[in-house]
Amino acid sequence: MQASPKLRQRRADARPDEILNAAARCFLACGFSGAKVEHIAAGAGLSKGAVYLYFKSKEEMLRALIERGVKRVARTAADRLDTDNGDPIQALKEAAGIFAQVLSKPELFVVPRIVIAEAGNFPEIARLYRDEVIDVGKGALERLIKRGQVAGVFVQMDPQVVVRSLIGPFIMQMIWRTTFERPGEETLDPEALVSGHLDIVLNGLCTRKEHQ
Amino acid sequence: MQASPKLRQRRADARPDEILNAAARCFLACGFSGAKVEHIAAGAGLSKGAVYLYFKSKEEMLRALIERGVKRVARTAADRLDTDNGDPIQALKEAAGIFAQVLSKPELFVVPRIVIAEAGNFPEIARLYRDEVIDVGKGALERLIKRGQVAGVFVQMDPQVVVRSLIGPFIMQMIWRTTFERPGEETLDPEALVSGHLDIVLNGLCTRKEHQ
Amino acid sequence: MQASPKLRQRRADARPDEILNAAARCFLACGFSGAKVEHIAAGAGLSKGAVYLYFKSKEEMLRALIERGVKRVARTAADRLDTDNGDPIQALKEAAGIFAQVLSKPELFVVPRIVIAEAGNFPEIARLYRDEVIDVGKGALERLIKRGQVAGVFVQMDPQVVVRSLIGPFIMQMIWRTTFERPGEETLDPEALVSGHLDIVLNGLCTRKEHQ
Amino acid sequence: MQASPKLRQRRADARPDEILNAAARCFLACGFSGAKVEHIAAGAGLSKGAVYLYFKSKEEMLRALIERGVKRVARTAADRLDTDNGDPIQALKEAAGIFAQVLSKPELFVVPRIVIAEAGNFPEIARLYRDEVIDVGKGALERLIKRGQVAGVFVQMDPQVVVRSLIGPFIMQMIWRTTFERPGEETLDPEALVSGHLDIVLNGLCTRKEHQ
DNA sequence: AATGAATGAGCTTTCATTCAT
DNA sequence: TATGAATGAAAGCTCATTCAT
Repeated sequence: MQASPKLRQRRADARPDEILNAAARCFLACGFSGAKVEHIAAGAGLSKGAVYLYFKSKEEMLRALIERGVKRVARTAADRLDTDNGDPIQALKEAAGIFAQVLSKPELFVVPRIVIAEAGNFPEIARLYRDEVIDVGKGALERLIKRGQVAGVFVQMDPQVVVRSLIGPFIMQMIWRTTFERPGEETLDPEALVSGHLDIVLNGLCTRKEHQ
Repeated sequence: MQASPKLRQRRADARPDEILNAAARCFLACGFSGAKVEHIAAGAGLSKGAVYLYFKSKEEMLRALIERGVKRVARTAADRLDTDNGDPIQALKEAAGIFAQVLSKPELFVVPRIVIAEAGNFPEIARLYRDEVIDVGKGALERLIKRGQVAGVFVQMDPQVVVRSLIGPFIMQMIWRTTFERPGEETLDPEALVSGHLDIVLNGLCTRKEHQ
Repeated sequence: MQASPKLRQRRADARPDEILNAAARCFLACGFSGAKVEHIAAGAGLSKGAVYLYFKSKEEMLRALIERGVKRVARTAADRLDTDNGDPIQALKEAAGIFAQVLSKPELFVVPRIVIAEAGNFPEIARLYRDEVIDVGKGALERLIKRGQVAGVFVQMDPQVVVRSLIGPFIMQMIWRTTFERPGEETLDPEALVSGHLDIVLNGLCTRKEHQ
Repeated sequence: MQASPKLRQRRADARPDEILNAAARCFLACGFSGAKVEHIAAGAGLSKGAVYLYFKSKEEMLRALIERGVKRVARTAADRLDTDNGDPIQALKEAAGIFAQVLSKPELFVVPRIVIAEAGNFPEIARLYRDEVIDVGKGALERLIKRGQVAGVFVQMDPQVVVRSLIGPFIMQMIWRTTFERPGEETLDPEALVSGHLDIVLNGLCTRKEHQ
């Protein structure tokens, strides 16, 4: 009478992930305190009570969600940057390509968005995210920039500033899309943004160079 | 013989602003739903009940807070950009100067931060902020860029992309400071960030030009 | 500079009564717990705080209101019934005349209405009202009826029942007007009600008598 | 194997009614605003929160309570009056019998009592009750009386007055019992009241007839 | 593994009451 | 005498969490 124990098993194994997906949607839409467990449960196709078979508390869901996001992103990106020891400009373009990919998958915005919104309430989460994601990526970028400066390819300037010049626009675009863009509104093409921005950063906005 | 009613009056007149200041601190720290009215009241040196003499509800406080922030910023900045019809590059530097000012006053980050965090829960607030602040500033910047392009001073590129290249790093810095920067940590000098970023955007990061 | 101490004095003396009038309106409209002191104060043309110069608490207002109502009604009516030692039928008509008067002054409904509505919350008030008003009037009526029965003018029947038959319709009319009658609706003429009811009670509704 | 879900279910199904019963007791004792939800919940053997699983708000409970009362009473009584097309006097006795039944079940007083006490605060409830209960019953009685008058069995008189003469005493008795009667005090027998009153109304209080 | 009825701590909000002026 | 800003206890309501089934 039991259709298939294996199917059941597979479903059960997938449950935590399904719940986290639903939680991500809710946290994104309503913030952590604004999100109701009942809503999350419904989003995962479960009853409220069942959620607690998989997570000890709502806060635990948030933590797990961030951790999952962290693991998915951090290392891979950093590796791609660091292992590339060739032309700094090529490496920069490579890095930009990663951003272009991220920007075209709105579901990836969710975790950083939540981290940003809830940093005040959950400092450890902000800390975790900074340590595991931001500092890793930022560090890799800064090293890349320094390499370019040493090689005389990049102008001399505080790498911290350069990092912001480089990725600030991508962060802004993420916030734009999750916060201000309206339902029907046309989205700026990620490829166009990334390549356009890279062009500006590398060559400058001005047609004639040498401004003070 | 009546000397103090005026003092009382003056305090009473100041109350709404004091409450909004306290509310701003709380919303920033805990988000809207996470902030407790009692906390806000204490921050304003009042009892819980007194807050309700000035604002009908917590939501009303949020709305008033945003509106106050909107009024303070929007038009003035836009005016300064539009009235300057001279050299686009000079105008850009002028605009950057405004950002440098904003970035050096962390209390000005509060409203945009809250808008970003609560956009999901209060769409009207996000809409108001976009209409009154963002679109105004963004529009002025886009017009400036087009002027520069028509004059042949700026390279041809979608102004929407250029705007992101220009101000994205400043947005990022705001988020950095309110979300990830740690208490003791040294803050990137706003002047340095603005002038450095402007230099990159205008002249490019590369020492030799003409990249594909 | 003081226009007239006497006028001031006169106003001050009238204050408690004005407040009670306002309280009566509010209690009638919203019930005791539903009525707000601020509302009562406004109705009396005073500030919330000033009310407390005249009454120690809201409950005190209710008590004073009932007491005032009690004093105004009780004895006078009873006296008129008891002093009339002549024809019981004439006495009954006399008593009915009092009810006709009361029914034509809706402001007199207020106190009994409030007593009825708040009896559960303030048993002592219900007790006071019963002792001072109802039992006095009821007692007088019962004595009158017994006199008529002894004299062979009235049929033999439990005087408690007769009292209800006599005044129930008037009570009902009071409730009807304060509870169910709609703003524009035409009011049943008190005179017609009283004389019609009296006619029925004295002579019967049937054209042919002697029903089992 | 599943024996108890049904028991659970049965309890859950009964809950709304249990809560309304408890609410009726509380509203009767303390009035609507005076009644505390926690009290109602305790009266129904539940926690505060559980009540809100069944009713959206305290006001909703009041509304449901009235509606339940309305449905229980209205039509049935009216039907009994209207379907009886025989002797008007018999019909009147029939109607009186219904009142005798109602008067002997104090739990039936609750709804009208609450309606009377809260009419000021909830006009729609008073309207509903009048439309669905009072006007229905009153209309049936008035038709009955007119039939009697046309048949020459009843004296000519405004039916509105006659209705008050007929049922006023019963209303008064309801108010007496819920408001003024003291705990130990002996209650007037409903049968005696109804039959006595009917006797008076039909035949008159006087031994000799023909009073002006 | 899953349900959903039930709990109760905790929040927002109201309002009688006080008090400095 | 009068004001009205301020208080704080108490109430309605929500929702994360538990538990019997």
